[in-house]
Amino acid sequence: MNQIIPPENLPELLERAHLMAGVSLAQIAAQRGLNVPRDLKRDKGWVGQLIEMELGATAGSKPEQDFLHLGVELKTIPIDSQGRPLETTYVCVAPLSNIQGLTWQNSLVCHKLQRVLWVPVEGERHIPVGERRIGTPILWEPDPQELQLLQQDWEEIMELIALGKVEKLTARHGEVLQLRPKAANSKALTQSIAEDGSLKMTNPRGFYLKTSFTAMILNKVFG
DNA sequence: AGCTGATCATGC
DNA sequence: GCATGATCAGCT
Repeated sequence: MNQIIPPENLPELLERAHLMAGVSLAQIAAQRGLNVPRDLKRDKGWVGQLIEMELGATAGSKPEQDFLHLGVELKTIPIDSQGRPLETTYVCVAPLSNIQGLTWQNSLVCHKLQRVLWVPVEGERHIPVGERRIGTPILWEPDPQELQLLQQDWEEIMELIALGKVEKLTARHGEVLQLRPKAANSKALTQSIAEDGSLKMTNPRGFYLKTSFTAMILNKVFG
C-alpha cells in the first residue's frame, strides 16, 4: 500500500483535512485501494484508520498523539444529519494501579486533549458505509472552562480509583468525562487498587468524552 | 430514543 | 494484556 507522507506542519495538515470535506468514504477507500465493509460491526475502527491513513498519521499503537510533531490528536466522530455526535469519544486507557503522584497536568487525558483535530463523518446506520461523507474538520483546543470541567471529572474519577472504589464507578459519573469498560470483552482483567490498598484484578477501563460535551465542541463552529 | 456496559480487529 | 481505532446492542 502506498504510504502518505506525514504533514510537515499544522497548516499542511489542516489543508489536507479540508480537502476531504464533502468526500465519501468510498472515494477515499478507492484512492487507498481498500474495500469498503458492508457495515462496521466487525470493522469498528475502519473509518478512523482510513482517515488516519489519508492524512498521513503514523500508524501505531503508541499512547501518544497521532501527529506528535504537530501536537495534534486526530479523532473521527460519527454525526447524525443535524451534525450531532452519535457516539461517545474514546480518549485513552485509564490507569488503575501505580497512580501515586499522578496529576491532571501529566495525565494522558490532558496530554491527548490539548489539541484535537475533529473529523466529523456521517454515521447513521441507514447510510451505506461507502456513501457516508466526511464533514468540515475542526481544530479544537479546550478553553479554560472546558479544561476545568475535564480536570474536575478526571480528578474525581482518579480519586475513587486511588481509594480502591473502581468497581463503584459507572458511566454516570462525571459531567463531560466518563469511565467505561475498554477491553476485548468482560473477561479481560488488569491490576487495580483494592480498598485496603493492595492489588486486585478488575476489568480494564477507558476514558470517554460524553456526547453532550463533543456536541458543544462541534456547535462552537457550526452553531 | 439514548445511554451504559460489552464488544470487534489488529499488532505487538 | 495493552494500546490503537472505535461502534454495537440490550436495557432502561
